[in-house]
Amino acid sequence: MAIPEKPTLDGIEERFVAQWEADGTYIFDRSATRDQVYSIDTPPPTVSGSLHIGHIFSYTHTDLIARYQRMSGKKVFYPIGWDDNGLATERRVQNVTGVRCDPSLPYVPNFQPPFRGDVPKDHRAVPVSRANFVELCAEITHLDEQSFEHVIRRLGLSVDWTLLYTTIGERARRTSQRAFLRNLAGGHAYQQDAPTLWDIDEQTAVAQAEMEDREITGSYHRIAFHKPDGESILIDTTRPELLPSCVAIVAHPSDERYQKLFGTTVTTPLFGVEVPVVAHHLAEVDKGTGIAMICTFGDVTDVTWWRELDLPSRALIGFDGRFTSETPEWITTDGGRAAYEKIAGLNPKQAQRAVAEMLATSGEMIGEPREIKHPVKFYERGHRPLEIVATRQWYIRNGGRGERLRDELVKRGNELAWHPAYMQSRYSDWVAGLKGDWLISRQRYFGVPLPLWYRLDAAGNPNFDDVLVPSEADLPIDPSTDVPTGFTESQRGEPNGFIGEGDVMDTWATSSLTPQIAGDWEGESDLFRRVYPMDLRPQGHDIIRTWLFATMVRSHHEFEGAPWRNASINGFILDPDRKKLAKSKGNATSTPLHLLEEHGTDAVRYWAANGRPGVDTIFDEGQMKVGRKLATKLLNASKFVLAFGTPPDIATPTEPLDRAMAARLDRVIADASKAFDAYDYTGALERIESFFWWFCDDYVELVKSRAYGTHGEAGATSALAALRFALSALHRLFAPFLPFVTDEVWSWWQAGSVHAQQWPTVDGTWGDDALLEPVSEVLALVRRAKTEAKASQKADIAILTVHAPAKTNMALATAERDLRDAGSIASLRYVEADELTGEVELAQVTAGPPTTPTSG
RNA sequence: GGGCGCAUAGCUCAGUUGGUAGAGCGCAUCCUUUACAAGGAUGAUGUCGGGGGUUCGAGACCCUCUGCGCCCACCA
Repeated sequence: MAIPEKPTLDGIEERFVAQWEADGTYIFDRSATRDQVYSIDTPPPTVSGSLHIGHIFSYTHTDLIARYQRMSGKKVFYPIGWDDNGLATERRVQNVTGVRCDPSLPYVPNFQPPFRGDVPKDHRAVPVSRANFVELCAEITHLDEQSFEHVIRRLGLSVDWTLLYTTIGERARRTSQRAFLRNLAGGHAYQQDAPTLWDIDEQTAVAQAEMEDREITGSYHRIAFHKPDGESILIDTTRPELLPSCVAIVAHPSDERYQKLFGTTVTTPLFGVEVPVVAHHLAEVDKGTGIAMICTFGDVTDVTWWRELDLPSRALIGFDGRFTSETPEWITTDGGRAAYEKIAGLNPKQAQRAVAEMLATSGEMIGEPREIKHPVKFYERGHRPLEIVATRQWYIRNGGRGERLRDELVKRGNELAWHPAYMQSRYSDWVAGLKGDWLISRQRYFGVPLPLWYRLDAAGNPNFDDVLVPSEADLPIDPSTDVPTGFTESQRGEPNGFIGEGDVMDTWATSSLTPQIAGDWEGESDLFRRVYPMDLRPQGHDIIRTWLFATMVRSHHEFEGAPWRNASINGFILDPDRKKLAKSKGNATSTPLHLLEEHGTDAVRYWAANGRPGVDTIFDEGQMKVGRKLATKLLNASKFVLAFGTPPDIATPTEPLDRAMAARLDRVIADASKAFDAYDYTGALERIESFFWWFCDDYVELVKSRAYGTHGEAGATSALAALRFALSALHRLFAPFLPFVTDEVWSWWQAGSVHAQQWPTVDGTWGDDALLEPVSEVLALVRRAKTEAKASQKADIAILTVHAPAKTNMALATAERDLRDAGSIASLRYVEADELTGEVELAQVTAGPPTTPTSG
């Protein structure tokens, strides 16, 4: 292809995206063996959200590494997936279609939702069957995925689109269920009926990793419990509504104030229930009055007390977050039963108000409630505090309840290189601080079903200990429609028959298997052994405790090894006020597509490449403008260099200046490669970029005249060979960063895509580049003189006198002709001196007429 | 309360094993017309957060204080 008259960046994204797709430039070579492969466990973006600048940032980082590895000779396995299963998708579907799932309803064929887009605020969600709901989820996610694909392609990621997977897709479901069944068989998965943190709005159990503390306002209510002798014991509580669930009151064993009470009983205010006074070391002497009430269950400490002190269970809050309507049998006094009737059916907030009023009336509340700020556990996507409800749930062992496994998992962290290294402590700290096993069952709909059925006894009640499992060959299955071996559909729900497990798995229980899903573990192909364990897991530091850790757990159980060799942890994007960019805060205004269109993809990638692994980076359109400038410069410089014409095939740089340039380039290649190998793409870019600007500003200016042939063929041939040699290397060095403009300039003079070329290698035969520094210095001092004289850079210099050490002068002399050409220097003299300085005598310029303001 | 990280020019950041402080942006001055004015050349700008210590020598190493960010933590 010829060099265009006027090179431009316009439209190169569309052109090369189409060309790469047509040529299959990034298709994985499935014949490659593991040692030839560089495999990447790409994060599947959550399609229910929107792609934002943070994705552009972190996905570019991964692509830089992928492109470097590919050019370095590796067969790069670089898949992409969409995370479309789970609660986030359900929420989005509810919000855009105006429906909600009611599993008790029958399937309606050809169901059309009331909306596809914006649902009016006052719309009441239409209940639909589970099957209809799942259908809608699939439809909406498919649309979301198309728009995601458009942006990712436009970003120029060198992913292999033939490897596309989704986390709700058939292969993901099969993989997820298979892994679960293996965990079950290996004793790593189990079910348990126990108090569980529960989101009352979503009505599902929540795992430790999905919880967060939020500081909210509560009120200390000082309430009076009654001793048999009529005296009061005062207790501060923020949750007076849990009084009917009170099972004991507790103080620290060493607390002198309460020594005599341990072993006695008191009665609760309002409800008149007799409860023991117990001692436990977790009770804090200086918190409130030093004595607390234990309720089933107000918080996780209550669970600990309940378990360790062997207390009865008096739970009253149901799955819907409301107090049960039946008055419990442990409340026996007339007053107590009357009080309970006033809170039956209320939610915790309403009940608190009611109880506080009753306590005030009865005189059992001392003073007014005192407002405090305190941390309360929330589901990270939730709106109301979590409650604790006793339910049967499935767990996978993750070391939270066993020291040995915990230690093993912490040690697994040593099997991979962390970039940056200090991120490993996030992992170790999290594993060491686990409070329990990983709760994987969710009472939701759009997820991978737990592949289980339970046998029913003669009375038709499920025996949860009698678990029926499918054979791996039948996966994936849906226990709500598929039937266990040896049964027929007619036995579903019948005595001595079976029922299907209704729960789905947590979305992390599937996304923790991305290496297995993308690599087709246990599938038809032999892909897996060629790509696993993977070379790289790139991800954000916010999901080390979830995605990274969960993937480690699954890999540990199944393969007894870490799933990757490297983990590269990217930082966040901050706005100019150093706030984390987030849509909810209203500071993530520009859509990524808009940025890619305005600045050009290469320019945006340039900005992203300046964010080192792990470092939070300021969103800076100024940097994108710099990137744009760099891409434009690459166009112009390439055009100029190539316009000198083609040297003979065997031509090689022979002039000292040309060889010195090649030597400097050699060092740049070595440094950039070393930086890339250490996942420091930013360092590599800095090195390449600064060489490139020196190449344009100094080297090209120096050899320009010689390249035109001013001083004969030998000098011109050396210059042309050197210019082209450097240009080829520069195109390839910039290729990972600026994939579009580099492929454009490459196409002007070379066959094939630059992205299929070999990364430049160190030659080592050029000698040293010591010559370049003094040459650049002399050039700078000549330019300075002209600038200070307010003359054009093209102005002639009569005499330049260089003062420098003899050695420097001799070196300068080898490049004298180029220096004189570049500076328009008529005469160049050398004087020996300790340091390099110079005197410049500008040629007499014929003084023109005095400058006068002119019109027109 | 515990852990991790950060603090260098007006702004965003580099500063590899200690050896005279760097880049880009911005700013100032100047230069257009045979690569590039959406350009080029040149220049100014720092008590390296404070205080101690080690050393011939500290932006780098040690201690300490301050400020900021993130993660974690039993909600009475």
